[in-house]
Amino acid sequence: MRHRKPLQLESFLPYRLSLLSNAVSGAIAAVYGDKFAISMPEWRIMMILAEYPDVSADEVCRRTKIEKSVVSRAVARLLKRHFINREIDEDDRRRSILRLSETGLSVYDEVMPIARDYEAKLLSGLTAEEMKTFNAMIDKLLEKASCI
Amino acid sequence: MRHRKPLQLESFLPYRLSLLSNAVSGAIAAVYGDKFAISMPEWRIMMILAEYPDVSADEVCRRTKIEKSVVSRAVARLLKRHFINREIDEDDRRRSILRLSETGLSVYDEVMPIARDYEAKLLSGLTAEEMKTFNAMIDKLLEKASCI
DNA sequence: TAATATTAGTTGCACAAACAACTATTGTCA
DNA sequence: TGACAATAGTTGTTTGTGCAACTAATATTA
Repeated sequence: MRHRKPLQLESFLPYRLSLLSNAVSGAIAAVYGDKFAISMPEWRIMMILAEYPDVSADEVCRRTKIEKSVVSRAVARLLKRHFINREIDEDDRRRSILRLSETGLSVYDEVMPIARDYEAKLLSGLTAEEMKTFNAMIDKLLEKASCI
Repeated sequence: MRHRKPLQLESFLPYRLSLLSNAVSGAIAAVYGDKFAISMPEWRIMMILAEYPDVSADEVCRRTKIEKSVVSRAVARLLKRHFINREIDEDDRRRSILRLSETGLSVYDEVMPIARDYEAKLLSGLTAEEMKTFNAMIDKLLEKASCI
């Protein structure tokens, strides 16, 4: 076998980020999944709508980077369960206007504190300085990744 | 609508990690995907085998954290394309012994520099100090995430 | 040693996601 | 205005993933 310089998979950034992202998202997904049978895309959409009410499905796609057919089906399911409301934008009848329903808000209000709490626990080992650096790096990397 | 403190989704760590991980892994997946029609699990397996030849499928599972049925099917596909070889471990006939074939090595040797290069470009904006901090934080978070 | 439990790996199945094709509406421009 | 392009959203199809059930081999223990 030829000589080769190993990459050290365990230290390969994409791999490490993937592990971390799965671990973190998975832990939170377990919460809303078990409690309310909500999928990850559904939850992401609810978070967007909690923060930006009355946006269109397309806007949701842009913000979450979730594929539009996935958003479409997730929205359909959230509508059926009355977690969100939808109306047509009369200024552009292709567009929808989405927002959390009262039910959706109450679900959000029950799940969100747990998510926050988890995030807080996760970050509890880091100093404020470290946190700042870490966030700055993620921003830098996101910036880089989007333009390479 | 009730008053609520927005989470600032864009600053929510799980969300940010997911965006970053997808962007980074996606960029590299585009390379081996386009060039050789290799899936992400397949590529991860090839990386493991490049670094640790002659391990079992089970060992691959442990190292990559990829589900064993996914590994099984990925291995089957890599075998069919003659990117890897498999023999039976005579000391434990349940176990397989996997390694990259010459073909697999040549594919690896073609893709790997591009992956490295991408990683290098991605990290080019960061100082050595920042890199060190960033890596340390990922380790801390991985540690935390696994035990919360 | 015989019965039982574990482990490595495969396969079936149900569900989620990506991609493309489609409808309906709006925008552009000759 | 009328033809064509672009956009918002839906739906069909294909592919990937995860769980559980399964087979074959080994380990354990009475």
